[in-house]
Amino acid sequence: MDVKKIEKKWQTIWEKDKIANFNPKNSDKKYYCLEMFSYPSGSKLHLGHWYNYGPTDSFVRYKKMKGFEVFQPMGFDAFGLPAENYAIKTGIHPKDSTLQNIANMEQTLREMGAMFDWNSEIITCNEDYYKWTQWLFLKLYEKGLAYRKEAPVNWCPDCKTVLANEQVVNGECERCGATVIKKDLTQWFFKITEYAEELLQGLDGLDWPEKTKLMQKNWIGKSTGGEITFTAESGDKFKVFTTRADTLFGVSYVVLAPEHPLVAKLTSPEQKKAVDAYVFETSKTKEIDRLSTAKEKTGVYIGHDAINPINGKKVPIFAADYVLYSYGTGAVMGVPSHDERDFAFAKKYGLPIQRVIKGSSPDVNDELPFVNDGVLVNSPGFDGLTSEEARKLIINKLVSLGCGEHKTNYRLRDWLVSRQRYWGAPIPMIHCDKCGTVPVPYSDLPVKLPYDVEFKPDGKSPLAKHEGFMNVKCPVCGAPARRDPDTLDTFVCSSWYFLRYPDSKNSKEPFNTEIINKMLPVDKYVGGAEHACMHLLYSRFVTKALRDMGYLNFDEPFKSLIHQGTILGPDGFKMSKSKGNVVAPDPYVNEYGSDVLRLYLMFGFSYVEGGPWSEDGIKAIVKFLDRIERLANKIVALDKNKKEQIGKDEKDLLYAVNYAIKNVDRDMENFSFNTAVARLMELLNNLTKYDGLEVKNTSVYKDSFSKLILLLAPFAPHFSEEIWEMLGNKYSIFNKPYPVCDESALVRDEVEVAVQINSKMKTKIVIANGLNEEQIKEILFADEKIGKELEGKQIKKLIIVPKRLINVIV
RNA sequence: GCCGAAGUGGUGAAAUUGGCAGACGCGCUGGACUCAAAAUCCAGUGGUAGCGAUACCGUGCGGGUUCAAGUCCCGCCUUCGGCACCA
Repeated sequence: MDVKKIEKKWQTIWEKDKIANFNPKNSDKKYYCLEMFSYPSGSKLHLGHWYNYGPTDSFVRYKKMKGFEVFQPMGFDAFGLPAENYAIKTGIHPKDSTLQNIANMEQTLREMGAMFDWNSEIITCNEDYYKWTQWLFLKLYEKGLAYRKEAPVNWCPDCKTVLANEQVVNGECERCGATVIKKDLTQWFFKITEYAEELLQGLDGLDWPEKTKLMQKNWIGKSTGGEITFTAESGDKFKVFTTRADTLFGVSYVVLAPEHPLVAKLTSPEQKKAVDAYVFETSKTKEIDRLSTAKEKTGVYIGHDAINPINGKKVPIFAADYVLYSYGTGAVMGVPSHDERDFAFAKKYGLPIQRVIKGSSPDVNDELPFVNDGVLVNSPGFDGLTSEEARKLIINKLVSLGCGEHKTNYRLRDWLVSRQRYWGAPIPMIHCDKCGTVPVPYSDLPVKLPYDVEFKPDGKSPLAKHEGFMNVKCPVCGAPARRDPDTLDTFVCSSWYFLRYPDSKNSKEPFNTEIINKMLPVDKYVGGAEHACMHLLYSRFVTKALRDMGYLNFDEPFKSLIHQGTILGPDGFKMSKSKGNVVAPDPYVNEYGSDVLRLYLMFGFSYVEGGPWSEDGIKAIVKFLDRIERLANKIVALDKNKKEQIGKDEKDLLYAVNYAIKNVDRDMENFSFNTAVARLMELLNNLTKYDGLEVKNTSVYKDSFSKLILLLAPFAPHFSEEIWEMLGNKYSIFNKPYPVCDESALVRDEVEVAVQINSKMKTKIVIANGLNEEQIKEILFADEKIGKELEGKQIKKLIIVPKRLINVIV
């Protein structure tokens, strides 16, 4: 078979026939299958794209044959840092390189032979898309879900530029090697925390991998406790969050994050030098390192004390980097007796350690630091209470004193969406001296990203230097004003793209509510596990926010989710240009065709695991398809029916056919493609066996073979379409219904079961279905081997697992 | 460090969720066809011992629960994903 020719042939026919296009008339049978769209980082598809899109397309074709009206769109997440870096290096404009890459990738995606509905294509860097990304920003702003506050960024003092975490290598700027520091900038945030509780609760109802739900749950990080107000000697008040209010009497110090404004305010003149130095050191430290429990905790006394509201005791205030200003209140209380970290800190700085909890029973080892719940001691008014009771009562007491409240805290932070970069959607806001921060009127959208900018980093972001872009009239008062020079995080673009696909040409609104309420949620979302916490959480947030504004009526964007694994380099490491272990799909496509590569990816790996690339076995796929083709040729040339009846051979064949149908069907639903292909190979083996018979029931044989081709069609679409035609059938195999399992063909009168004696495998016997215990016993004693073993022994227990195993305990 | 996974023959991987470990392939060995090779077909293939029936061992390591553990529990080791400005 001339693979190249038939691929071309069927791709042309499919395209002409618009087989991949969604027909809105059938939207009651819709199946929206979405693969995470790609970043156009290079001009060619890499194996990862193939692995994501190939098998999923097979799944989609399977769904189509199952009678669904399938919607499988494709697009490009086209804004982002790499294109801008590339521009700085080469001088090629991000727009030019990105659009070129997209054109090339579209071409190779088409050659893959997947059923993408190109009518609905989205490119996020095009005006007709980012106009609506900006619309989304304005809507969130209107709803009070977008706001500005100061936040630290990575700052290279030499390049005078903001760096992405990726651009900071070992605390140094990747370009010039200068030590990177943290610097505060006013930034835009989305208030995702307002939805923390719903984002947490909503996880329960989702058909997602458990591990992904767990990761999101931990990311949201709900903890219940209280906020307690401490008063500094100066009179300044600050709050600490704690889940262990029961240990409040054991506080021997409090800690403020070094960035906390009170640190600068309260530090005594004697301590100023030490504190300033500490704060500066902290600005160079990465957050991950600050939070590391292995790193020795450091801190510095600021020369000022605070009052514990429960007992009026004076405790020293420290600045320490293990407290993050962005989490909780940016301040914690230190209870060395009942927290490991505080214990180590107190030892180091010679702070008092007083027990306030003891083990609830004498046999509990409650050596300090004792971090479990217990019974209160040394806590006047609360002694003898359990930790659980005390947490409630102590906070109640503080509430009555006006210096505490019950509080639920989330680790989840608000989403920082502004970027000091060029290649992104401009933030549609205007800063006016008189009117303050003013949104761009909807009628003025899109705020167009200018083409003619200077990329070279020189202390100002490219848009801030572009006077034509920056200068604008205030929409409120008409006075000269300045545009916001920042662009949106590309995660904003990808947080709503699935809403645009079903109505991608709409020029009046981002999407039509009626349409997307019909088309969503996405029935199956397929993409990498690396998005577990961020992209998937942001999309859920945006969906819920738009729901609350009345733009849609569903709560969750992705009903069901699958993560494909990663194909690693042959050396077992992640493919990367620098490691030189990148495997390109093109040579395989050229040599064997796209069906073979797709089928190999589906057969050779466990879909959710992935693994190191190896081409051993790709020839096996070629062989598999060749065997089918040879058999097809034989079948086409078959004589008339020589045999009418259904004998044992036919029964066996029909069993094999229906066994395959049943299992392939189930495996497809579970994205268990490798086992599905294995079942197809088994069926082929059975057909080959039948083919070897002298006398064949031709109609049973032909029919069985047709079923194999129907089952194979989603896996090898071009090949199967061609064989289907060879067999004299009408185009297209994908408009044929998927084979249905005939359960009656699977009923067998006898089953083989394993026999164990005292849990040791002894033998296998074939017995009739549905025997009772006595009948089985009889058979066991009658069996030559087992009977001998059981002779003279007493059966204590007989364990029967139907159709599987018999275990005799003697 | 924290959060989340994974570890099974020479090799890619299966195992109906506690019930015959290794389905289906690759590779290898032997055979058929051939002057020969390729291709194709047939048979075998976890390890050790044995001519053999068979016996013992075997799912990263060490314990445990159970009639029964790759699967559940406890403790380790190794590798991978994420950690909020890569997407």
